Amino acid sequence: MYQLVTRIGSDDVIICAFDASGSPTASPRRLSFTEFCRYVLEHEADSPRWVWDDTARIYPLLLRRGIRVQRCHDLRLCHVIMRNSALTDQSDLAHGEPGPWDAAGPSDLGATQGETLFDLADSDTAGERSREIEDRDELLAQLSAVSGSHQPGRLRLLLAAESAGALIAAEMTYAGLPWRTDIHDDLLTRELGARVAPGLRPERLERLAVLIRTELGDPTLNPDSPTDVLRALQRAGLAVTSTRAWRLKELDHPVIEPLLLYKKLSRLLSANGWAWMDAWIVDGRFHPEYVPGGVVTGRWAARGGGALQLPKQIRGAVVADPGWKLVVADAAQLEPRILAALSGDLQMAAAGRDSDLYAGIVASGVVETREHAKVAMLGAMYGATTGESGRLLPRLAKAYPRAIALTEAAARAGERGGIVTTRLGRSSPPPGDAWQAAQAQAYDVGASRADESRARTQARDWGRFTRNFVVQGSAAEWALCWMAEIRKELRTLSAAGAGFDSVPHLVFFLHDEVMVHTPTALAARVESIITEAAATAGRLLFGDFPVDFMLTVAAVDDYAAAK
DNA sequence: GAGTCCGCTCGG
DNA sequence: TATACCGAGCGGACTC
Repeated sequence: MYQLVTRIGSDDVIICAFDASGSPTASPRRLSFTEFCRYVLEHEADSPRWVWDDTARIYPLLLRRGIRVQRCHDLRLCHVIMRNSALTDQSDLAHGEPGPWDAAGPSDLGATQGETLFDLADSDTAGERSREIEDRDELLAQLSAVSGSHQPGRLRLLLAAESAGALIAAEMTYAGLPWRTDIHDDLLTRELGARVAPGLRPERLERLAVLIRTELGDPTLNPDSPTDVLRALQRAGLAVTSTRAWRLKELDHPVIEPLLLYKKLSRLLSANGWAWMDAWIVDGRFHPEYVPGGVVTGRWAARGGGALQLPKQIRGAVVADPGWKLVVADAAQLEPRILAALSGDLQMAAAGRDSDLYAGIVASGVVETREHAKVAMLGAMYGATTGESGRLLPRLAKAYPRAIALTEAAARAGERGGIVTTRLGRSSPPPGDAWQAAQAQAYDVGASRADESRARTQARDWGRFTRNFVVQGSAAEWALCWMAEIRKELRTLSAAGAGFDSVPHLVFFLHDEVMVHTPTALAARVESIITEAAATAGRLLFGDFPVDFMLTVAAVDDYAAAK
C-alpha cells in the first residue's frame, strides 16, 4: 500500500492512500504537520510505502520528532533511474518532455535552496491541488513504467533499495558519527604542533618549511605553491614536471623527505584540521550530508565535510560511546565477486569461495602472486591496456573467459556510443553531443589524422567508463540491498519508537563498508545480522548463483582499530 | 574581490 | 607515446 505525501507550504501536507495498482483507497486529506506525524505513527503498523518527492527534504522533519518509517518510495530518485533505464525505454515516463522531475537536482528540491519549483503556486488552493496531482501523476507514471518494464522484479528491487538508501542517508546524517574532538585535537597537536590561528603554520609545519627553503636555497619559497616548488626543484637540477608525491619519491635529493612530510601534514591541516573540527563536529557527532544516487553509477556522494574521504590518519577519533561498540564491516573484493556473478563465471566465483578471491586466483595457478591477481583484476575492470596489468590480462581472460568477455562487451558498447545496464537496471548515460560530434567528424571525408585520433581516444575513454559502470553500479546495488537488509534486521532488536541513543543503528557507509553503533550487549548479534545481510543481498541480486560475498567484521572501540 | 580552473591528495 | 574507474575538497593561479 502506498501513502502519498505532498508537502504544501511550510507546515501542511496532503495525504492520499493508494493500493498496489495505484488506485486511491481514500479521498485526499489535508493535515497539519503535527497531525501528519500522528498519522504516520498510526499507519506504520501496516508497513505502507510512504511516497514523497524527496526523502532528504521531508524525512529529517520526521526524524526530528522522533519518528522513523520502515519503507518509502522516493519519487525524485526513482524518476532519475527510470528516465534513463534501458528496462523502461518503452515507457511514457522515459519519452515525456523533460519536466521538474528532471530539472531538479538534490539541492534544487532541497529545503535549503528554497522551494521555487512548486511552492510559488502554493499560496492558493488551486496551486496546492495541482501540486498534489503532480505527485500523484508521477507516482502513477512510475508504477506503470515498472509494470511495463522488461524486468519488473529487478527494477522494483532497485527502486526499493534506492529509496531505502535515502532513508538510511537521512538517518545517518541525523544520528551522526560518534567523534571525540579531544582525541582528534591530541592527534593534530602531536602531528602538527600546537593549534595556531587560521592562516598561520603550526610549529612542526613551519620547521619543515624552513628546512625545505634551506635545502633548495630559496628563502622566500612558499611550500604550499606547486609552481614555486616545481621551479625550485628544477633550479636544483632535478628533472621533474610535477610535484605529485609519487613523482617526488623517484627523486634523490635531501629536500624530498621534508617536502613529502610537509605535503602530508599540510593536507591533514587543511582537510581535517581544527577548522574542519569546528565546522563539522557538533556535540560529539559528525553529521555529513550524504547524497544517495549522487554518482552516475549509483554510488552515493557526500556534500560537506568530505565524509567519503575520511583519511585513515584521523579514524582514531571515531570512538564508540561508553558502553557501546562500533561494528565495522567491509565487503572483501566486492567488485570482482560482483563481476563473477554478473557474468555467471563459475570459475571466478569458485576462486572467491570462503576465502580471499585474489588468493583463490593464485591458488588456481592463473598468476603467481596476490598482488598480480589484484592488479590484473582491477585492470580488467578499469580498462588498463599497458603495464603489468595489461600484460597479465590474457592469463585472466584464459582462466575466466566469461567474466572478461562481459567487461570487454561493456567496453565495446561504450566505444560505439551505446549504453550499458547494471544488474538491477540502472543504465549509463549516453555520451554527450561533443562526443557524438567528434565521432561524426572522424568519419567526414575531410577528416584529418588528428580528428581520427581524437575520436578514437574519446571512444576508448567512453568504453572504459561503460566497462566500469556495469561493475561499479551493480556493486552499488548490492551494497544498497546489504544496507537495507541490515537496517530492517536492526529494527527487530528494539521496540518501535526507541531513539537512536538507545538502539543499534547505522552511522557510516562507504561504498563497500558499513558501521553500526551499538550497545555492547548487542554487538555480537549485530555482527551476525551484518553477515547474514550480505548473503541475503547476494541472493536478491543473483538468486542461486554460487557466489560468496565475504566480509571482514569487527566490533571495536574506535574506527582505527577496525583494520 | 568574486568566480573559475587547475594541481594535488584523500577515499572506494 | 600515453598511461586505470568513480568522487570531494582545499589552496593557489588566473581572469574579469
